[in-house]
Amino acid sequence: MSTNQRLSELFETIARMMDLLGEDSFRTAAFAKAGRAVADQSQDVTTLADTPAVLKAKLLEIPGIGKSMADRIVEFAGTGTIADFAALSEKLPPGLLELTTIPGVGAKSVRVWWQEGKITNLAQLKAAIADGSLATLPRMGEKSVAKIKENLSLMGSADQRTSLGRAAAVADIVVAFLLTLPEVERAVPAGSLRRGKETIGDIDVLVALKESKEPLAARQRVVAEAFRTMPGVVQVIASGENKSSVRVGLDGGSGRWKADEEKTAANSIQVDLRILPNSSFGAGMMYFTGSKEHNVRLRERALKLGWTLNEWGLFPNDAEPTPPHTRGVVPLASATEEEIYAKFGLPWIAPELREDRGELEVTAALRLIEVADIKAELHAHTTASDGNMEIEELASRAKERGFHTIAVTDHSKGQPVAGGLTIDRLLQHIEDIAKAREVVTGIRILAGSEVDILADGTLDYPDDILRRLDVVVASPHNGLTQDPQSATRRMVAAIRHPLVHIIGHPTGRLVNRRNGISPDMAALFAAAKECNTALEINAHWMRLDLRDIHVKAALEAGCLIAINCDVHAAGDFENLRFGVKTGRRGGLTPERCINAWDAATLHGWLKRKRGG
DNA sequence: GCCGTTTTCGGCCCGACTGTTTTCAGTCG
Repeated sequence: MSTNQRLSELFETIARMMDLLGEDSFRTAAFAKAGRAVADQSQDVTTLADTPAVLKAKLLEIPGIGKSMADRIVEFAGTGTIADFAALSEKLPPGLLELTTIPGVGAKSVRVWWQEGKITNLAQLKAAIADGSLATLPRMGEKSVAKIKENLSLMGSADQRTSLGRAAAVADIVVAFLLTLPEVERAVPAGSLRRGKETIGDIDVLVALKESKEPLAARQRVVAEAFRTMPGVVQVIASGENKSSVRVGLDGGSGRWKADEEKTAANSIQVDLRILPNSSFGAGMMYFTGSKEHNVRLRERALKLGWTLNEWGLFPNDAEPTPPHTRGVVPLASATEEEIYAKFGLPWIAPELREDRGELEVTAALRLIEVADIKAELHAHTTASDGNMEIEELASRAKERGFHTIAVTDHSKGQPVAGGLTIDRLLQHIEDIAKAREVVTGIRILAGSEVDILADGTLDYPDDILRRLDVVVASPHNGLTQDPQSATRRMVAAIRHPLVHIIGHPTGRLVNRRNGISPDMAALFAAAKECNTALEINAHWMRLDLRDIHVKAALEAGCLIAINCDVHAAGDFENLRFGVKTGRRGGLTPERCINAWDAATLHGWLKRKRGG
């Protein structure tokens, strides 16, 4: 786990502990916010400067970090912990914190159990459920206890975030089901899925109803009922008129990493459905897309302008206590996201950017990369190593997608388990690729390799072999637990290698499973900029490596980005959407993505990169 | 505790749903 992740979790834990002690909620929120701010940084925040004073000054530049939080980070940099944590631990019985991880149970409930019921851990809670004493505590009753009992089994799985690809597969099924209902006009995924986050807490789906003479409430009920009883639902969490929540079962189905994935992932995921009239669709999409922080920022801005923003629309703020839409107030804007942002003087903001990372400060929208911009796949495997397509099929599939270029990049010899090619086999493979060019025309088939970057930064083939290839993708596969300093030296050496075009999955991390290496990313970006080496966003949803915050920092450093599907099977091309979303989250435009270049530009770059 | 296009003090988003209550608190997103 990276330093930033550890520090971020520490801040969030402190916030939860303060909540349990009933401390001021705004103060508590500041700790949680500091945790998110740290997690959003692409650089290790403890090593931004050599001296504490300079470090503190650098930290103060991060939004959400003030003097007090900066001091705590400096403390963490020196001692590896924050004194507040130990002090709070003294005040709280061990086991209490765990109780807040029960779904539907928050700090206030746990505090009451502790203060009024002397319940301080899971065993005592279970005993209090069994002997009926829990139901006698304030604001507890039969239904609450039954719900807690049911949700105890979800502990650990309910807060486990699901990878983007698995959640997207479920969302696709739910959306397809909803679209079969005659009442439904539109059904779209929102939430973190629409924003393209690498992991998804729950799936949010928004439905707009068709125009009809039937009463709105009646049609909402029909759709909600169908949703709550659709195939795959294992638990109904909430069932209101406007909003329903269920949990649906998750299948395995995660391709190359299936066996390992199933050990850790939740076996069900929450799906929230929000049903709205068409006239509120834009406001509903904004509310349900989030992020929460983006929404809060926008709602604060609305207040300053004399308005109030909710999921029904943007309204004049008349300071009445009841929501404006319930009183028939006419919204200033509500039907589309564009018109609501326009009221704020903002361009439409891409969902991927709505993370409160400064996106509301822009004046003109960037033209972000789109799936349709991608015209080349530069990282693909065949049956020669661990892919399942022959060269010809791979090339045909790429051509079908309208690509002008496909690079065949099988593994190098250091990956014997993945069928890595010995030098003799590689030379034969280059000839096979040449033959395939005569069979499949209308697309440029490049001979390449995904060559291992060895732990010391050297490559798995000698230069005279690499020179025979049209394209070289260099990737780390082994030694992924090495220390940051060694990892930095290793990756910078590969980036500086004159025959390397692209660095594949630069950290080797796997979402929810493996952290990979933690090199000094700024050093990598500086070297990549200097040497004109492209850095890959590996589009497989288990990788998404570079990750979003790295893409942003790489672009700021002036780097080129590649988005590759790392194709092993025909279906892997479909992962492109995840890689593109990750690029968009980092602010990637087509000009900076080598896969979006036309053929002449790309092939010219491949040659010039080597001084040819 | 953070922050400033009215503020260096005094704010800090908004609504749906549930369950325990008869008007609201807790949780969630």
